[in-house]
Amino acid sequence: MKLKFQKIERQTITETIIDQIKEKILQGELKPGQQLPPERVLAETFSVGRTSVREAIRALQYMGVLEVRCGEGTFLTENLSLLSDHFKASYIIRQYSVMELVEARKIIEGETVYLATKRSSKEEKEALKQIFDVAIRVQDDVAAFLKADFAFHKKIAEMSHNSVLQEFFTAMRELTLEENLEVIKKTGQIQKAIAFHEEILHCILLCDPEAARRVMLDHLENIENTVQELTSRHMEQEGGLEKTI
Amino acid sequence: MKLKFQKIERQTITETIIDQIKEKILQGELKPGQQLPPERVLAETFSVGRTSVREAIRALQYMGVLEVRCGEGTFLTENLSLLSDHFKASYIIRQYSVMELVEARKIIEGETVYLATKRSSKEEKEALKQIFDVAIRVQDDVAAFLKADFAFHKKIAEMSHNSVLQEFFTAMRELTLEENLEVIKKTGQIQKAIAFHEEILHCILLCDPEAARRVMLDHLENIENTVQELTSRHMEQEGGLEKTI
DNA sequence: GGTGGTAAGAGGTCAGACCACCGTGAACTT
DNA sequence: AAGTTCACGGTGGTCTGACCTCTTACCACC
Repeated sequence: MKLKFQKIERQTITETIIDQIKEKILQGELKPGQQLPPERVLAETFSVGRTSVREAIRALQYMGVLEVRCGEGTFLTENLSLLSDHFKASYIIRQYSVMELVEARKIIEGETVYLATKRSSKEEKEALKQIFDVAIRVQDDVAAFLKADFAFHKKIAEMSHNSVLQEFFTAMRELTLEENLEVIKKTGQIQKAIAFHEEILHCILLCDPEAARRVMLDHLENIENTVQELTSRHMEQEGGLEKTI
Repeated sequence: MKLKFQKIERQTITETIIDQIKEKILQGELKPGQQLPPERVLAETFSVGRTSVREAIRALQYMGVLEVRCGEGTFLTENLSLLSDHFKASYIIRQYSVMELVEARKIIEGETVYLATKRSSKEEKEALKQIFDVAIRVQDDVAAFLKADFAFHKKIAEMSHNSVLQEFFTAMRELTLEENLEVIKKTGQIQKAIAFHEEILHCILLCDPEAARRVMLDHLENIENTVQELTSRHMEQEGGLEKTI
């Protein structure tokens, strides 16, 4: 007879604490933005050393759940964009190429704009227009425009009313920020971007999801091409090194 | 005149260490699976306390970069699926609904199968067929079939030759595992899944990307509908609680 | 009503100690 | 000679208590 035993799983104190804090959050006892008890108090509450508490906090911090402000205290993160941070971390080893990212963006954003057109409320559409107007106003300031550009795309992602897609969008966009800066610096790109945005906005306001998607794809293909140009130029300069983020 | 000073940003020792380890990994000095020096040695190397090193390691551990084995040592993670782990973590607070996830899967997988059909090599297609055959062989074992099902979709994601989409796929799929189990348990669902898979495989082998996408969407819509059925049934049972993962 | 100092309380860091766990190899048994 | 046992050294896990820096709030001062 073969005895089957379950593998004993040791749980470190740190893990236990992490789980307990997670639990508290899940049960709604801790709300976003709320302050946690100080480390020393927590340590005493759990009857463990401060080290263990600190390591648990550190883990949750880098998971994006907690926010630690030196001298002030530890807080539950206000607006969580957990995925994106760790997507950024993941590129440490698996270096996504720019082209892969742009391709993924086409797929995600083509769909978010489609859904956004179909699902968003009048108020949301109005808010999107506001963001577009801001972008126009700051078009001479590259940094400010980039920010407004980001806000525009992000708003569309929100308007899709699908938080999974939102997370994916944020994750990708943060990784392509540098590239975007380069792209946008190219002469005429800001004007082109504005034109595309205007058309996208137009399609959304007219409730034409298909057209919105088409224009968004054009927009991103334009970016794709520019990235490709820049990349090949870099490769010439740098002797054929593959360009990754 | 308005004096403009730059904001001084402090970096904690822990952060510095994290950056240094990241750097080492990026530069290829540390390879996946490789063992790091013991904590005490690292502490001495950096001329810092062991606490700081430990917190850095803990952070990297929960980011999925390092693997810590008690009594053995610290290692660079072998096969990294960083994104997915933290996507899972993210649901702690932002509880994605099942429907959102399925919708996102439709978008991602519709595209991966399209790209896979266009880009994959003969060998990859052959490998996919192997996986399909395995699934048929184990169709009476729910757990085994679920695994094979997962492998099938995962292989397709790989065949898209876009690692960003792969990460997204893995992240979502792991979150929907439970649901998938429920879906697959429903009578006839395994047969349906096999039929869909067969058709998808057929389209891929025939190099018809459009058809492949269409069938994949059908497949996922079938899942979507089943989930919806199960959900509404749950809601009746549980008194109208919203069903989230 | 500002200004600047100060004290309390938070997180950040350190050193040293001890415990739990794992792999190894020496010593032992067969 | 081959297999078994077990003590040891190295590794991570934890605790303590001390000291540092940072932030805030309060208060005396001008």
